[in-house]
Amino acid sequence: MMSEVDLIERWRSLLTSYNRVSGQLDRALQERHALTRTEFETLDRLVVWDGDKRRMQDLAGDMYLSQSALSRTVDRLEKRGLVRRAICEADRRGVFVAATDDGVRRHAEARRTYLAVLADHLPPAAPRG
Amino acid sequence: MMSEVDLIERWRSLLTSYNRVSGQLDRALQERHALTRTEFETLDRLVVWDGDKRRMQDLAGDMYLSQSALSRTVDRLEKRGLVRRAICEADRRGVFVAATDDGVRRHAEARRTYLAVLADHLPPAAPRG
DNA sequence: ATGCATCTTATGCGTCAGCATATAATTGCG
DNA sequence: CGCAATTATATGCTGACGCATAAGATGCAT
Repeated sequence: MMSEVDLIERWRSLLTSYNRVSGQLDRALQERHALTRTEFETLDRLVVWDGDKRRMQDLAGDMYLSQSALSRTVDRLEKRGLVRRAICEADRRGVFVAATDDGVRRHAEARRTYLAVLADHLPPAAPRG
Repeated sequence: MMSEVDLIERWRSLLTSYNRVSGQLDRALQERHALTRTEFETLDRLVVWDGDKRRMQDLAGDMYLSQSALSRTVDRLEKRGLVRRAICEADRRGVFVAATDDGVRRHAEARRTYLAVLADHLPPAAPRG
């Protein structure tokens, strides 16, 4: 059993790590690549993904983002030409999303920043999610 | 030295923990007490604080919140009568903030929820911030 | 005492998030 | 077949955030 103080200390510690790392990531990605963290993470999943396109639904699946927020994130990426939407012909309710060549390039650049920030600011021990 | 995969795994793990716990906290505090997490945390610092009042500045010091966001959080708490602002006579630029009796009560109730959520959802191992 | 840099809090503005709902397509059941 | 329920995405709305800046108070230098 865990004492209240213990609980709070652990939570504070988690908060501290999260805020430090996420803050640094947000700033670095924004300043150097004009991307929000959400935009980068979306791009990342698209680029890392085997096939070249994924349905919104599948994307949303492993992101911590509401469906509506993902939809708007893809809007923003599409407007800047980093991503392309295409109707899924098999099920016309669905929408495929794929990174464009430009998107792939931007992702590769930003990924270096992302990893560098993690290397600099992520504490060595992490919780077992 | 840490491999890229390692870094990303650790970060994902931190993200997972943070999102799970903060999401549960947000929902529980909102549904059961009509408080945002930020509002609770602000109230918490005011109540736990030795004296009965603190300057905005000191409050902001140990919160992960911009100065403007804190100012507006105090606005909201004040509007609901959970907190009181008072000009600091010694330095009239400063503003004291103190929890009202009502604020103290609301905090005590919400704190039980807060701790219960932590006990249920905080993973046992936490990073060394 | 006056003016200027500094400090503290508040506020205008733009962005992104989530919830609820609208819209469009599909499925299933009579 | 036709209609209701379901699924996938988009959108209206509201809330909270951060940045830049305004407004008010202080203090130091001359």
